Amino acid sequence: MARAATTADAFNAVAEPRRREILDALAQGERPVGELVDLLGLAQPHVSRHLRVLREVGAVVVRDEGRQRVYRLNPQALKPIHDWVAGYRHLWEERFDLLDDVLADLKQEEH
Amino acid sequence: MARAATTADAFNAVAEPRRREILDALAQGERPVGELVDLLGLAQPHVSRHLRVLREVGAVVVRDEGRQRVYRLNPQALKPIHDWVAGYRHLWEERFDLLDDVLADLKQEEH
DNA sequence: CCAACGCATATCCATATGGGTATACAATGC
DNA sequence: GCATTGTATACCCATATGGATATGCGTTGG
Repeated sequence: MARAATTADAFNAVAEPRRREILDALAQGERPVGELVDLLGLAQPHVSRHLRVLREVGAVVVRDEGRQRVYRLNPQALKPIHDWVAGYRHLWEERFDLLDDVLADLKQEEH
Repeated sequence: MARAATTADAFNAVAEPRRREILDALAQGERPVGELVDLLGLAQPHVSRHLRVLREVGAVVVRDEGRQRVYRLNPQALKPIHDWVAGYRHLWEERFDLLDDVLADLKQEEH
């Protein structure tokens, strides 16, 4: 079996830096494909492909506007990622907690 | 150019579900390879490869203990992911903020 | 010193990625 | 109706993935 498809889930879709850039751009507001092409400096077919992946994992939604296709962010699709990493947050912040403890102890000893 | 290497960064490394399982297991405490093999029900070489990827992105560190190799989680490596998704959090929670606003307005009108 | 154990690495395979380029298609303007 | 604009899709290619299996190698035990 090869690597999981990029469309398998948000984790895989978002592993590609360009797709994160697209999402970052859409976080500011919806945009037609052409604008994203200019913003990212990528070939139009390439941007369309990335958008397809993002659509398939539900990270964006499209709307037809004349001959343009306006893409909008659907942030909820990123929640699973947030929920997963958030579980680790206290672990990398632990060292600060420890530092706090040490400082508290030192303060205690002063008295 | 093919897809970015899984070892390119934490985003790519963590896109693989099995590797997330490994991290989840290590979040409970350090473990030798054999234990992870049992926990995940994967072939040993496969687990070793996943651990290699996780090592290369700095998500885990190894320690030699006799003929065992004990792996430990290095949560800081996940921080970039957290930092990125955290920026979107307010967007999927916006609807609750809006609800809050509505409720506040209703309360106002009561008076 | 040799056997067994614990892991890492090498190899083979099927798959699909992302890039590039060409092309198809729908909507608008003349 | 036809040309143009805005996007999507179809191909071709190089690459490296994850699974499976075999094997290398250091450590411990008898």
